[in-house]
Amino acid sequence: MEPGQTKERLLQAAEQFYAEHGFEGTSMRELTAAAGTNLAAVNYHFGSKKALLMELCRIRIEPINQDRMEMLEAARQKAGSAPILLEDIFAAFFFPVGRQALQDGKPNLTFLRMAGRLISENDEFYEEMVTAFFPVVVEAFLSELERTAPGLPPVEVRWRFHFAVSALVGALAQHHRMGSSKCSELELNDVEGMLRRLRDFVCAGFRAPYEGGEAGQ
Amino acid sequence: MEPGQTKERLLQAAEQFYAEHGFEGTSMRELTAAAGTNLAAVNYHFGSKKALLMELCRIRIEPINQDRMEMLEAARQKAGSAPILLEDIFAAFFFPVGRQALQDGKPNLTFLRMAGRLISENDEFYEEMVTAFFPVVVEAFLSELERTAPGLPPVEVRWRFHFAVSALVGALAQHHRMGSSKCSELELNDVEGMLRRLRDFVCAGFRAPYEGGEAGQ
DNA sequence: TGCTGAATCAAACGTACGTTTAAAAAATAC
DNA sequence: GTATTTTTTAAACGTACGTTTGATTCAGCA
Repeated sequence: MEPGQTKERLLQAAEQFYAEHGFEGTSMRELTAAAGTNLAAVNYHFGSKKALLMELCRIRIEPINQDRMEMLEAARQKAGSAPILLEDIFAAFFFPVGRQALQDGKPNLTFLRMAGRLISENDEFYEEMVTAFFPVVVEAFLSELERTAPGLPPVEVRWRFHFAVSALVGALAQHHRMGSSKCSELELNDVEGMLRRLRDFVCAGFRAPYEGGEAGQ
Repeated sequence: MEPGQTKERLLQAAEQFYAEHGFEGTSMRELTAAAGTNLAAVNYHFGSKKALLMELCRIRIEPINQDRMEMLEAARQKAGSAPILLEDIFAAFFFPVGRQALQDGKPNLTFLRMAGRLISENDEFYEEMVTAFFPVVVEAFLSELERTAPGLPPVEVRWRFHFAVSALVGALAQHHRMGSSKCSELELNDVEGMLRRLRDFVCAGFRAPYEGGEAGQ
């Protein structure tokens, strides 16, 4: 195989295995075999198993978050001094995921599944991941949601954003299985369509009437 | 230690380890040590590692699904010949999870996390789990949602139910981490409150206006 | 052509894995 | 109180793990 492509092939195989088996379930022996390289390649190029998966996440997540911030900024410009439209906020949060999943025009379902995995990873891995990549973006979206929200207390905004993120992550983790029976098989590759539906769902959920927190039943 | 309690202690330890490390990441050596029994106990009482985790899921999920079906039936009775109120459908789907998590009056957050893990487990495990425990319940709720839905095409109903389930599973997987910064620490143990908020969120999302599927932007 | 640094390789490091075995111990039945 | 079954135990089964090592290969350049 051509030299210089080893790192890329390792990252590609890592995405596959990580999506299917998670961090602890991924074997470096299987991974390097699938990548067509030697077992020692991972430690040579990345330092360790954990560093490889971390680098994979960095490469994937950072462009998404950059894209998110740009879309949010564009929506801010569009809105002027008024609050941003809720639809634009969640479009800025969801759609970059679909854009990142695109590879040669076709969606990379493995990447979606990997993204959905992060949430249930063991605490050590998760904590490092989240503090490394997400604090700035999350705070930016939360403060914009608070400006947009129709009189919701901040803690309620956080709850609803939490549900929105949960729905996204759950949908990503599940998407690769949607073809089997649940929905039309044709739509499996229409990640954009899924994310648009999800945005509409989440926006409506976010606008749910607020009962003041002490409602019964 | 008292005899006869070994199985129970194994199941309890299994829940802990499975929630934290997943199926492939759980070590039978650590698990049996935590349960205060011998390494061979798992294979003696359950047959294999996989069978132990399967049995754990069965014990936890079956009562939830029974509870779900009973609540759905009660809502059906209440509604008479009219469609069931959307809030009652999702209450029947969400609340039994919180009830199952209750142990001696306090919520068992580990169980929630375990439940949230199932969705991103490897395909072999997931497939077996889902086909074993969920087909009947899912179809029952879907058909009831179709009766209740305001003119939504069935495929759209499935999409929105999928998002609702995703939000639930994501929220369960994340809940144990909510105390740190995102929301009020006091609410961490208020699983019921979380599920009620989630139900309201999901019901509103389910009622999102339907654009006919071909809408732009 | 010979040198240099990066990249790859097979092999071995020590450790941990899930499972099996056969003997010891405890509980139950007669 | 002995016989029988159920449960627990320590030890070993073979396999796989992530990482390290030192030799080998290969490109680029003098």
